[in-house]
Amino acid sequence: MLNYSTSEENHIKAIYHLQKDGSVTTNELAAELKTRPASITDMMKKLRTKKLVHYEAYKGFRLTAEGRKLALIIIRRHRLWEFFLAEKLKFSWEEVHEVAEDLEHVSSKKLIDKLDEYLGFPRFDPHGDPIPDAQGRIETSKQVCLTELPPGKQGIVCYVSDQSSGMLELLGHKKIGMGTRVEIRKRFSYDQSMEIKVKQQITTISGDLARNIFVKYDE
Amino acid sequence: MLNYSTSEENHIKAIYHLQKDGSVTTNELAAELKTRPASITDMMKKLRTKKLVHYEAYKGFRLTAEGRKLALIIIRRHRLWEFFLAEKLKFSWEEVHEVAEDLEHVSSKKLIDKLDEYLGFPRFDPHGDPIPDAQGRIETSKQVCLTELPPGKQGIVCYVSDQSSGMLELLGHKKIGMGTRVEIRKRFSYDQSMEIKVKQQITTISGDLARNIFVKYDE
DNA sequence: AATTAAATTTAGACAAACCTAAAAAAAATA
DNA sequence: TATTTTTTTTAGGTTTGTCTAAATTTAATT
Ligand SMILES: [Mn+2]
Ligand SMILES: [Mn+2]
Ligand SMILES: [Mn+2]
Ligand SMILES: [Mn+2]
Repeated sequence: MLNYSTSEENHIKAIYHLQKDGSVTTNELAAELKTRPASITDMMKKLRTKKLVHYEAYKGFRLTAEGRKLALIIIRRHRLWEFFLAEKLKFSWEEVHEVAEDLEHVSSKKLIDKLDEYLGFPRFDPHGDPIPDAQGRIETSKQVCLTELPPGKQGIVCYVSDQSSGMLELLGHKKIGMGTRVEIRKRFSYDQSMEIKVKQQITTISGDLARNIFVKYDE
Repeated sequence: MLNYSTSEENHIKAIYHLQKDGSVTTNELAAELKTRPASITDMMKKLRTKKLVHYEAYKGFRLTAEGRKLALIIIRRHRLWEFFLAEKLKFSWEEVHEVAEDLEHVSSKKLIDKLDEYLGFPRFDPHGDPIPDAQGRIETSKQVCLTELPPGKQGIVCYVSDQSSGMLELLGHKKIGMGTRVEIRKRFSYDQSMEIKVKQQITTISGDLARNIFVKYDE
């Protein structure tokens, strides 16, 4: 019912990641997958007959609704395994991707749904990317530490790792809480402190504080 | 350094399981892997050039030392995943094998060693089969049917061949499970029933039950 | 608009892993 | 031992997924 080869899955996933809007080109996809353009053309013809991509010669390609569904299944597997590797097996966040590249192709739905449950239905992988749920729904935002919020982007505070009373006092004073919108105005590399805009006002926060605040933002 | 295809790995593992002693035949292996004899011949030629099997035309094949080492690595992966699926994800005994058939081919050594550690270095998989350690050492301790456990010897339950719900109910009632210590006190040849000591208590079990329980013991 | 450059597709090939059918070798039986 | 049966190998094919080199289409530049 849902049996695609590793290569087909890798192609589908790569198209998903490349197609922000508009369509993906042969060269782009070949570069992404480290294959040759001719191989991409061959694969696109196959995926077209399987109704996973829209494709006309010389006109690039995009996923069909079904192709997108498949992409989200693969991304769900990938990110759940990454979470498992980081959280349970204590891999560092740089190491998880490579191993998840293989694990993502083990296709048992039951395995993935049970893994999801075992992990407590995590919403973001170790890189802050959202994990699609069992129905293929995915959040549009990415979760990162405030220190990595691109300056100028609106972030929404969604997690604070240190919840000591000292931290809470400081957060209260800065008027920062769950759901608060923040935006980085200026960062100082000397001590990682930064000026941020909170509720129409500019405040300065230390690197120590920033490192404990996590925000969601749309890319 | 250690990069074999899924098909090569499946062949090596199957030979390991079939070669109790003496060598494995083409038809045996074809039956085991559900392929055709001609395909086996092709693969044996390839594995011979890779120095994983000893093979001469018409004379069957056995693993080389290196082939055996590889087999144990694959079996280690397989059984650790089975343990993970049963223990952590709450898969039932019958379900784990199929999924582990795929997971066993993900070849990161670090993944497997960290998984092993995370699981607490389990020594047996959910079917009672021993799990090779990171050095490829595998438990040699004999596994016999309870009917063959020498009276007076301590046995440890490690495998139950019938996993029907009726059997599970009976085992639960007798307080017998994986790892339970048992000792035969008296055997009745008339109906093969026996009195055994379980958790400081004497119980009687039927021959039908005893024949489905396997134990390991030190000689 | 004509020419050049870049992107894409086609043509033809190859390795991996399987297959069927026929030939050859080994084993069993008369 | 001669004959028959079984097992194994060889010969030749197919599918999947990749490649290179050449042809074609599209895009960019004079
Ligand atoms: Mn992949
Ligand atoms: Mn990730
Ligand atoms: Mn397998
Ligand atoms: Mn097992």
